[in-house]
Amino acid sequence: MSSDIYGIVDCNNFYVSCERVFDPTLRNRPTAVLSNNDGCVIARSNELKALGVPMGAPLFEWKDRFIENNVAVRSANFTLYQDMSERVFRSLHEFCQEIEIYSIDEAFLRLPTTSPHKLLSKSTEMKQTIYRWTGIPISIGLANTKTLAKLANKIAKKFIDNDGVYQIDDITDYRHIKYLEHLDIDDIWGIGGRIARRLKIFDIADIPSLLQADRHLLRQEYGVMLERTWLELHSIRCYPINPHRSSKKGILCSRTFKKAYTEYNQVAQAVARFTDSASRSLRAQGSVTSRIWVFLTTDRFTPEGRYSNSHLIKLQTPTDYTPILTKNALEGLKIIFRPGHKYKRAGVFLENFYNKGEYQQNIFTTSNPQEDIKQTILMKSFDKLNSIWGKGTVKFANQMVFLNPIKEQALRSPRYTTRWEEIPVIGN
DNA sequence: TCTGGGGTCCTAGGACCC
DNA sequence: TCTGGGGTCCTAGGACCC
Repeated sequence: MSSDIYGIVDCNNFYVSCERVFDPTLRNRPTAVLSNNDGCVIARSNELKALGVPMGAPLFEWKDRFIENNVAVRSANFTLYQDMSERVFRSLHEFCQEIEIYSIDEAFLRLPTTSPHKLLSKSTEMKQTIYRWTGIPISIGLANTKTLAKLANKIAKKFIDNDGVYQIDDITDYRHIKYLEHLDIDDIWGIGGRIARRLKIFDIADIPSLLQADRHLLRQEYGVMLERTWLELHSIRCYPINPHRSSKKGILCSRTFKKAYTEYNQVAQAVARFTDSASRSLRAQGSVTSRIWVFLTTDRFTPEGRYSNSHLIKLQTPTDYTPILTKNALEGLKIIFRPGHKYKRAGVFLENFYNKGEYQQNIFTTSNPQEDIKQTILMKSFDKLNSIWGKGTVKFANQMVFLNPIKEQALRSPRYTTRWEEIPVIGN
């Protein structure tokens, strides 16, 4: 028996909950948060889920039902969500030092083992405090492994009699059965639709039969990942908690365009903007990159005239300098851009990172240290101005004239917490 | 008319080396 | 009919996650 226990904290319907903090009229009302261009639903309140609206539902297909049911609709406001996320995690640190941030709305915790009763009351206290401090409701799952904790969290969220906190000590314990019966095999973390379908071939169609399945068969037929899932379900740890958030290994920036672009210049401006945004994230984590992918594609829902392509540019000397990255990205775009197509989406993906200043100098390139320093200083001031005065205060010329805005966000809520001019006003 | 945007890890196969 | 064998690195693609 180990001397610690794993927990996962999951913010309930996170984006919707963020909207509700600043707009109480949304409470108890079915609410949807939309993707870029207000295209489809990316977050749903419980009331909206009860109406049968699936994740990713296109708005145009559901418009009538939304009106019938008085559904509130908001454009995504990622600046607000990111800030709220940081508030939740900062608050969690008051309870637990070892936190692994897993996504914008989830974190794993390592907690000392105490009596089961104490652990549950402590967790309930944590849940209530987070709500009081941030306005965000959370659910907590507790277990010996990450996979079991995720499953416990699902039970905490789905079955209200648990009040948002649930612990699985031993999954074969009879007390859990009434919940496991109502969960599907792909409710397990690590098992998606494809594996779930393939498992049925072996008559493994529910969680109890997966638990009884032969571990070696799973390994042989489905690979090491499913074997690990099986082990984790049997309380054997395969995935430790890692509080030191490692930096990203790849950075992607891409958008679907509201209207299709046909001209090279239109797509080029978008690609320049994506490169700018991706290189900003790159600098924020202190990395330089040596591989730039550019890709573009026509409408994936239109069968005729379909075209998509990508191109990889390898840099001899890794860099985080936006002008160099942009220049290369645009050269790549030139190679794959074909006139006569209607482009609906493009993007830039950076990978193969090194820590800035640590990468091996390529002996064949004539690197100029003074030039490097100049570029670094320029990028620093550039990032600083944009973070103080708002994104887009300083731009590069190639993304200056933007004919059609990439984003259409008619229904975005104010950035209450990060922009002074959008702070909420109470009374007068 | 209208359909998201990010990430992770594993594996199989090819190129290349000795 | 026969066509070494083992190792490493790289890449593309698949599966999963939120």
